[in-house]
Order: sequence, then structure tokens, then C-alpha cells
Amino acid sequence: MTQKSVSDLRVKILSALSDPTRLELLEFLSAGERCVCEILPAFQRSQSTISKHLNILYEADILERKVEGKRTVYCIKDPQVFDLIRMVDSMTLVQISQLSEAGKILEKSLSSRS
Amino acid sequence: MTQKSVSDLRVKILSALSDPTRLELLEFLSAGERCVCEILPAFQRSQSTISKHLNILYEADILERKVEGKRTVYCIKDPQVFDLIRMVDSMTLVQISQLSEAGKILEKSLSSRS
DNA sequence: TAAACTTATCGCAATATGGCGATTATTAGA
DNA sequence: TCTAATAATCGCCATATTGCGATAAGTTTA
Repeated sequence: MTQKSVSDLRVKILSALSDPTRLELLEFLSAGERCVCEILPAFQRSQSTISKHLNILYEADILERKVEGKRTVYCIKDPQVFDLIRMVDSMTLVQISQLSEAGKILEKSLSSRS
Repeated sequence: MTQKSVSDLRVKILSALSDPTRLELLEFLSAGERCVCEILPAFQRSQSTISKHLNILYEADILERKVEGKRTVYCIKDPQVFDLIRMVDSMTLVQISQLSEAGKILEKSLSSRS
């Protein structure tokens, strides 16, 4: 039995999420399950590339997959992943507001120099 | 001005977090600010490696840094990062409980075969 | 000023990742 | 059965990442 530490799983999930294409795939699948042939036209990537990305998300237990006839249908396994992404967004918002704060301060100091 | 999209920032934060050493660094710094020379002995990595990892976390706006004399002190900039990690953990816990559920089911089916 | 200390950066090697086209395997339909 | 459709996998290349030791750059202390 291959022993998986919580730390390994952590990194696996976070690595799976740290790619723009895979984040887009999740967003796309947030509307509901889709087969690969429905996903492909929505992305400017080769079939092999999309297949690989889907598999990475599947391996991280973020996506679920079922084979239906000649097609494979993917769907979100754990919707918690969207809470996680929203939390990342809120961190970036903090960063952006800090930037705009800095902008205001800069503005102020410039105008007071006139 | 280099325009940064929210998506880029997302990926930057998630990439910064998708490394075991960096997660350990965050855990280490959760106890409070530390200079690099305090951090080094706690890790089995070269000084240059730790410095690079710290810089990646700094660039992702996860760590803050201040130079005090000949030393550099790092600390957590946005403690939200720990909420984020906890959320990842709760996702892994779902996975682990699913595994143990599977184990129980397997156990049951095996015992009923006797 | 010289020496010691601290930390960032450089240069390089090894490995990982992301991309593609070609191939393979499976299923559905003619 | 032959063909088309679907999707995974393979092999390859380009780039990114991680690691290290060496070096550089700054600060403090002697």
C-alpha cells in the first residue's frame, strides 16, 4: 500500500489548481457535466492537451469521470473547490486594493507637492 | 504599467503554495516573524534554496519582508492563506474518508463472502 | 580597514511541466 | 465488417522549476 501523506495530497490539489487552463476547465464545468467533445471546442488547445489537463484534475480528485458509450463525461467532484478559488480571489482582491490604496497615496503626495 | 489580471494573480498564489517546502515555511512562520538565519536550521535545504522559496512567497504577496541591519525578517502578510490551506485540508479529508469508506465496504463484502 | 556574518543572486544540472501531432483503443453507426 | 467518432496515451520538444555551490553585496564588529 502506497502511503499518502496529507501534505502530498495538499500539494497535489494545489498543483492541479495552479494552471490557467485547468482553472478555466473548472469554470467551464461549473455549469454542469460535459463530455470531452463538448469541452474541446471551448478551448484553443489540442485534444491531447485538454485530455491531459482533465486527467490531472481527475487524479487530484477534483473531477469525476464516467464513460458513456464512446464519450467520457467529466464533472466537478467536490464543489468545495470553488470556495477555495473564491478564497484565492479574495486574497488577490486584498492585493489589488492595496495597490489602488498605494495609488491614492501616491496621487495625494503628488498633488500636495504642487 | 504592466497589467495583471485576476487570473494571473490566482495562478501566482496557487503556484506559490504548490510546493511542500514552501508550505512548511508558512507553517514555520505561523508562529511569528523570523529572520532567514532562524529559518535555515529548521530546514534541510541550502541557504540559496530557502532564499529562493522565501522570495517566491514574497512575490506572491503571501509573505512580507523587512531588512533589519544585516538580517532579513520574513512574516505572514495575509493570514487568510491559512484559511486557504485549511480548506485544501478539508478537501483531502473528504478524499481520505472516501478511501476509508471504500475500505469498510470492501471489508464488508469480503466478510460476507465467508 | 579587515574580518565575519547574513542574505540575495548567479550559473549550472537534473527533473518536471505543458504543448503538440501521431498513434492506439474503444464504441457507434453504415 | 468497415468506417467514423471519441478520447487516452506515447514520444518529442521547449520551457519552467528545483536544487546546489559559488559569488556578490550589504552590515556589523574587531
